[in-house]
Amino acid sequence: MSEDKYREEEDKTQLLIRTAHCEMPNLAKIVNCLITDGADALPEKCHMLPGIPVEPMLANPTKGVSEILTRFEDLEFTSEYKYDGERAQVHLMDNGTMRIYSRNLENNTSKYPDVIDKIRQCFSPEVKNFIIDAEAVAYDIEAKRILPFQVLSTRKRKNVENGDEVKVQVQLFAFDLLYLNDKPYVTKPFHTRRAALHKHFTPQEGSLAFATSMDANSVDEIQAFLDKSIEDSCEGLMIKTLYQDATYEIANRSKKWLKLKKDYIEDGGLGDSFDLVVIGAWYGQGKRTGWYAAYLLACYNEDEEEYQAICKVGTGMTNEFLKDSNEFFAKHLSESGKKAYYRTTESSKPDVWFEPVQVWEIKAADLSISPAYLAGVGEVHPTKGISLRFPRVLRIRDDKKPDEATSSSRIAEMYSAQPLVQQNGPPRR
DNA sequence: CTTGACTGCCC
DNA sequence: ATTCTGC
DNA sequence: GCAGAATGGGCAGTCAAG
Repeated sequence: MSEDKYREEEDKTQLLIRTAHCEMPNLAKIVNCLITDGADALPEKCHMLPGIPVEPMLANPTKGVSEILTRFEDLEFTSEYKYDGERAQVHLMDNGTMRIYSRNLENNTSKYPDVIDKIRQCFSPEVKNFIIDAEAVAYDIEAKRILPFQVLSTRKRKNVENGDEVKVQVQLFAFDLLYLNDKPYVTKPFHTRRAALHKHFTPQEGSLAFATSMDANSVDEIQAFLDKSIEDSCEGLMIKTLYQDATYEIANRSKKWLKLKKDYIEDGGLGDSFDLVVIGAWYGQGKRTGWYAAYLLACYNEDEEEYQAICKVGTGMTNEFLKDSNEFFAKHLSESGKKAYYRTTESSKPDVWFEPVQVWEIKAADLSISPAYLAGVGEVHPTKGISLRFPRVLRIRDDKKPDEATSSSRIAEMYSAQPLVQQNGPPRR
């Protein structure tokens, strides 16, 4: 066999195995098939089947609408709302059993008996089996409004009884169809899968909706749709090719979709950014062993003249930044440990405390009510403070003194300005 | 029985 | 989740 | 461009201590 021919065969075998593993993530079965029947038998013996979870398609972040146009060039694509919930892969098996799997292929069926009951009303009897891809989102049925991720996460996770009163209602936002009536759809282009999804399923208020989408491809239209998605309490957009390079074949490329969130956009400083004081650090793991690897950050409360911890940060730093910061803060250790004017809880106590000497600009996706941090305590909640979701370092702000850091009142204001807080009010209790 | 630390899984 | 880095 | 390895907040669930 020639060198080229050998490589080709090797690539083919690898793709067969990868595909089988995505569609039937069961190594024992795959190895067994390889031993007894060979790789060529994999498509027949280890293929997608309702009841068995499938590796979900993921998305790459993009920094703006222009990057989307560059990446997809002349391909036609669609934009969809990116809902802030939990990935839900919904299966119907031949025997009528339904299952729901998470993004990491965990069986979440016992978490969602109510959702499964409701979804049964959303397809007709000629639908014998399927796998659909959806986002499970906390939902206020009376107000017909999406609720925050933080609400969804308070749902019970195990042994939710069907008769139980479920405190957090969930609506599914379906966006893809991977299998229907004994036929895999993953090799079909997205426009076909989406059309079949819309044809065979019927949305019902409070149970099932289709992800809001828009097919136009101009910069202005996408930008407007992104703005609208934020107003409508979503995280941003998912961008997906419709015709070419539009299959759901994870083995080829697991991140074929793009995602666009407001906080990714560098240009113009869109998205929330904060100027925060570094007041402590933790030692790291693995390649960061022996280094200050995560830093405790605080905002400034002007009334109390104190620094209130708001979050940790350990990403967004280059190796050079990490090294420089280690050298710098080693010179600014607090001899007395925690300062009297540092407001923190026991649960967010760093390995070392620093003097308040440097301000970092931090980017985040959202602000949340926190059990662990005390930023703005008393301003939106009597005993809890505010923290940041997905914090990362942007840069050092040497032009700002520590007491010029973002104020706690500004933090509280930004918390309250979030669309979901505006619509639903501050959390109770 | 209650509390708090820890784990595993969501993002 | 986000980000950086080595391949 | 991708995979791997660092790192984030926060929840229910678990289990041992009090």
